[in-house]
Order: sequence, then C-alpha cells, then structure tokens
Amino acid sequence: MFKPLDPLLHSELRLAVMSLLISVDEAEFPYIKQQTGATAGNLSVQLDKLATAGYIAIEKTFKGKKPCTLCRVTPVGLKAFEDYVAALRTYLNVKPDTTQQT
Amino acid sequence: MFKPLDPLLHSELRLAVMSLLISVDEAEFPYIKQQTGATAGNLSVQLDKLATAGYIAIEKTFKGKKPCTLCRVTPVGLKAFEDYVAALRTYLNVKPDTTQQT
DNA sequence: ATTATTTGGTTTATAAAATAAACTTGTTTA
DNA sequence: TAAACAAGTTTATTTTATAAACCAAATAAT
Repeated sequence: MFKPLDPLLHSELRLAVMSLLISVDEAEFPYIKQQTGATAGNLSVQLDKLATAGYIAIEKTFKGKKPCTLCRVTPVGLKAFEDYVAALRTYLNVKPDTTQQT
Repeated sequence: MFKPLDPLLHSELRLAVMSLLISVDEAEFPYIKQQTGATAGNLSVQLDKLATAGYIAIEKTFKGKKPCTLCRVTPVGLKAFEDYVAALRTYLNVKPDTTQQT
C-alpha cells in the first residue's frame, strides 16, 4: 500500500539539494547554500551523505586561489530521486478535493 | 524557492497514517497498524504526536469488552496535509499532476 | 479454577538524524 | 601585520524514529 521512502532522500535539505542539482545540472557549494538557506555545516554533512551514497559527485577544484566545491547529480542519484517521488505518490494519492475554497 | 516542510508530516509513518485516515475517514488502531505495517509502539507514539498537534482526533471507546482506539483526521489535519503536499511539490519540480492512472 | 495466551495498546530505552556551533585553512583588505 | 572574510569541515547537542519491554483485561486451554 505505502511504498517505503528512501531515508536518504526523505530529508528536507538533502531533497532540496537533489532537486536543485537536477534542475541546474551542476552547482557550487555557496550557491547551493544560498538557494537552500542551509548553514554551511549542515550542508557539508548532507552533501557528504549524498556523495557517499553515490547520489551526487563532488569535485573539489580551485577557482583562482579559492577552493571550489562543485556538485552534480549522478545517474544513480537521478534514479533514486525518481523512485523516491514514485514512492511518495503512494502517500499523496488522495481522492480529488471536494471542499470549497475561496 | 523551497517551501519548508511541516516536520510533523515529514515522517514516513505519520504521513502514512494521515494519508490513510484521509482516505477512509476513520479507522481503528489495529487496522492502521496492519495497513501501515508499523509496530504498535511506534504507532502509538506517532498517533499521539498527531493528536497533540490537533491533526487527528482519537476517541477511546469499547467494542464489546475490548478497548477500541478510533482515529479520524480533523479539518486542521487535512489543511496541514494539503499544505504539506503543496510544499513538497516545490521540491519535486514536477508540474501539478496531470497524469491520472488506472 | 488456574494458568497460559492473545488483544490492544503504553512507556521506556536506544540508535540514528538533523542541525548549529566551533573550528580550520587560506585569502584578501585595512 | 593584523583583522576580517571566504569556504568549508569537524564536533557536539538536540530531536526523532523506532523497537523492546511492559501492562491490563479478556479469552482459551488444561
């Protein structure tokens, strides 16, 4: 009836990161931080978890003299995201709304 | 960009319970337990949280001589669920569901 | 009748997660 | 040269989720 939800994606910040990376294809740490509103520490931890799972690839480069952490989603990550959304739908499939609104 | 997700609903079991109660309108503890596959302890805790938030109403009655815990979703709970779904959509970057199945 | 089992839960303990605070390393800027 | 800043990481703390242990009443077995 209810499909289990991938715990790695069922997290507000990680889901936001994945959603963002899917839409932009690649993004730098400060940009992700700004878009998600996360603290650097929290973001660092969650990016690590996503990378460890193989859902994103993290490339550490330099931009001039500044370090630059570049992230992008992997095919595995994209698949996991799609599966997660499909699973989530089993929880959201509620009968059409009959209540009146403004 | 990403709307915050109500932490009370962003939980696999509580979301399943809400989804179930919305679809059936009212249900007894053992039925919810069976449908969600939760352990009794976990279910008891999560039902309490939902009730404390006013998302569900719990009525303790008797069915013959057996105690019977009856749950139903409240208008507040239904609204919260709808808001949660709307917020979730900001993460799924999928246009409002046109795909209708079966 | 007494003991064992089942039903319908609740309470408590523990493992896992999320999150922010504190810290590090190197770079500009005053 | 010292102070502030940028880009993160590491560590500590608080929450959460979850199951294990427990309880009370009813029913079934001996």
